Amino acid sequence: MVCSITAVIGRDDGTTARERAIPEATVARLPVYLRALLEAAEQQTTTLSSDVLAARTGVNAAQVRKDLSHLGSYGTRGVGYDVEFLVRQISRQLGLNQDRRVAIVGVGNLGQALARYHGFPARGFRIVAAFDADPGKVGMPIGDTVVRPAAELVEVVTQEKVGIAIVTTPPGVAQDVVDQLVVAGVTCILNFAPVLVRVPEGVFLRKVDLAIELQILSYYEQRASSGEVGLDALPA
Amino acid sequence: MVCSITAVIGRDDGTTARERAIPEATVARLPVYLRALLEAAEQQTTTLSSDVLAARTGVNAAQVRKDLSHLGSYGTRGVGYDVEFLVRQISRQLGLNQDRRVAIVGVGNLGQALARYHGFPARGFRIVAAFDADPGKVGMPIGDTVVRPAAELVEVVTQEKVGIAIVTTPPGVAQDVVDQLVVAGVTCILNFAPVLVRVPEGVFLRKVDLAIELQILSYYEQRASSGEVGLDALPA
DNA sequence: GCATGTGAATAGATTCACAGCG
DNA sequence: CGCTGTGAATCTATTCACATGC
Repeated sequence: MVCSITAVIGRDDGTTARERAIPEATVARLPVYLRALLEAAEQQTTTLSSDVLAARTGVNAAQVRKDLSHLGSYGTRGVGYDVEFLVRQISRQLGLNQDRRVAIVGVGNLGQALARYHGFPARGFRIVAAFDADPGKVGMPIGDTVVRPAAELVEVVTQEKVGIAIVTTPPGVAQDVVDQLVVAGVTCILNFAPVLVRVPEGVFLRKVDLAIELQILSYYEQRASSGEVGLDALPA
Repeated sequence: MVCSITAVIGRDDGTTARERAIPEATVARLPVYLRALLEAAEQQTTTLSSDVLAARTGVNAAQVRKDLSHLGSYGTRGVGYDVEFLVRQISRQLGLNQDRRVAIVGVGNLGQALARYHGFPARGFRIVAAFDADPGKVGMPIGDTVVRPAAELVEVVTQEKVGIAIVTTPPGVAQDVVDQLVVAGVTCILNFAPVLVRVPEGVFLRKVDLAIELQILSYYEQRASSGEVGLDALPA
């Protein structure tokens, strides 16, 4: 779980830098900062202090500074952070300066909704492959491509050099699908199937489980309605 | 952020118990245990040890025991946990023994996909109200109800005694919608809109941000492909 | 003997508080 | 003087290790 990787990474501008791994919690907040910075840029704001950025992201100001310090010393004391510069740095860290090739496996309600989500192409995530076990769905247009039969998964994913896969299959087949994705060279997976899936070392997996989210809310609703004790608000 | 609530809560069986607030991280795992327990029950397994439960949920065995100990001493030393009994206890803690009345605001791609998700009614989450600003969507059937105009939100949500709301609107209107939901008495909100929303104390908010999930994956994909340094696997 | 329940140890993340620089 | 960058303090969560009890 500890990543003390040190890697030498080439930058756009030709320079290189020794980069340390960034804590997972920080990585998860970088997109949040990025969004706020892009909004600020749209409004011609050139500079933001950690206080303002904190207010706009719901994060503590010290946290903002500590997070950003992981990218390097990119702020100016007495002034703040240069919006454009920081946008570039965060984008580079997140690998958003190059297009990411994404596959969707399972083109049901959720898979289709995700495929149609405009936020993805807008941020450089290109859906270059889609699969479904249902022959009735094969051929259906999705993103830049059409749905293909599940049997072709390994072949197409390998060919298309997919790096990121979104799994929206029924739970029963999710592990099998994930195993095939790994064989096909996928290193990052976002799993929506409500089941535990395992991946080998070196493959990064995140999961989003909607039923679990609602059950968590249910706990707090019960507290709120039956307890009626001052329940403190929780992180935004 | 600290919840040291102590509340006296009436149970189904008529008993009462002084119950302490459960750590948030534990609450988030209870549905995971519940799922594994229900699967075990289906296969007529009557008893599970923390080791087995750990293996089936991807959680450390000590963690399982500590989590379950927050519910009370429901295990038997030398034996394990009674599956059916534990299912009941967790369900009760999560408030799953009573139906939860849910509203969906924003019936776009994602809202529709969620509304059609079978996992919700199966777990007692009843969609009793749905709203959209688009007049073309008004009247469309969703769950047990039909889509109503956004203008009726406060009225209908109040009337229907909605406790949980799912927000799948565009980001621009999400804060406004959330404010109205709070006015209408909603205490728990699941926000899919890609924007920071604020809620007053006493209202519980969770967020799911798909664009952010992908950007996080992008970071790790970049690491995996450009660094090629042994990146340790991360929590399943 | 075997698996729970839990104090102690560890790890990780957040917040505080302030030195240091522009 | 204001705001960053960061060590120290704190809080939360996880894991270890073992006494406890069926």
